[in-house]
Amino acid sequence: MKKFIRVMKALSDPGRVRILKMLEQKEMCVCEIQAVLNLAQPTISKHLKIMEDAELVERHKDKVWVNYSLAHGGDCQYAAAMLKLLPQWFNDNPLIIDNIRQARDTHREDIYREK
Amino acid sequence: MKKFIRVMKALSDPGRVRILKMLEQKEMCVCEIQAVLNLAQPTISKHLKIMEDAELVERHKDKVWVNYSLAHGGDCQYAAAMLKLLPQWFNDNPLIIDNIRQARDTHREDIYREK
DNA sequence: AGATAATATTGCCATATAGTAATATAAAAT
DNA sequence: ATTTTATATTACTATATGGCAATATTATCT
Repeated sequence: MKKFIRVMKALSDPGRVRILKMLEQKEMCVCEIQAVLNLAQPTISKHLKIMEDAELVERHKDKVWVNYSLAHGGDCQYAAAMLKLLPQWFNDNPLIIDNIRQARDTHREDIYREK
Repeated sequence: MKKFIRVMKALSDPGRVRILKMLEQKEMCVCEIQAVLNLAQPTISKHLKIMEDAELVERHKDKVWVNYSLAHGGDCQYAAAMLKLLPQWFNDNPLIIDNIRQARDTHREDIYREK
């Protein structure tokens, strides 16, 4: 039951759902996600930790970057079930559409140069 | 998105999940649910309101009683999807098994006489 | 009408959550 | 070695949530 509650809580925040929808398209590092969501960096890190603990998301370190992608190891049936449902949802939501577009156009190499 | 968040939040509490699992067996009134969960009556009413707002549960007044049952009107696709998944889950959870058994043995006519 | 029974609402408290700024950590580049 | 870059952690604040006691509401029964 605890695992289920953890998954439900992880999915109870719009920012986290937006992250998951972006990760459906491609894996992303923290700074890329931050660039799209427009939240402070620690906020993004915290969201990602919550989703990692819920086994919705996986961490992959690559040099300086930490790439996050959707989890697919079926370790948690609840997370797996939700990750299967999510691709059918929110695809006509303007904010999600826009976020996904921005995610496509956002590349880590460009982020800090802009400043 | 708001509706989805509402459903996820509604499912983020163990007490509410326990109620849903009992309602899989039979519809129940507030006092019956209270007798099983052992929480104060206003707490049960509040939980039920949260789930009704999430379209997980339906209210049916019957004289003095208010019976609650699982929602099935496909008004909310998120609630419908979760209600489809839940019957597969927690069926080997001792607390849930016990709650369901108690729910079967609990009848509204007996509740207030016991006092 | 008045009393009783079942549920809902209100007001309050303790804890949880989402957000931030400041700081710490880890890895790469100079 | 020092600096820079990307991320994580800490400390804090404001709001949300879950619980209860007290009260209000609604419906039934005398």
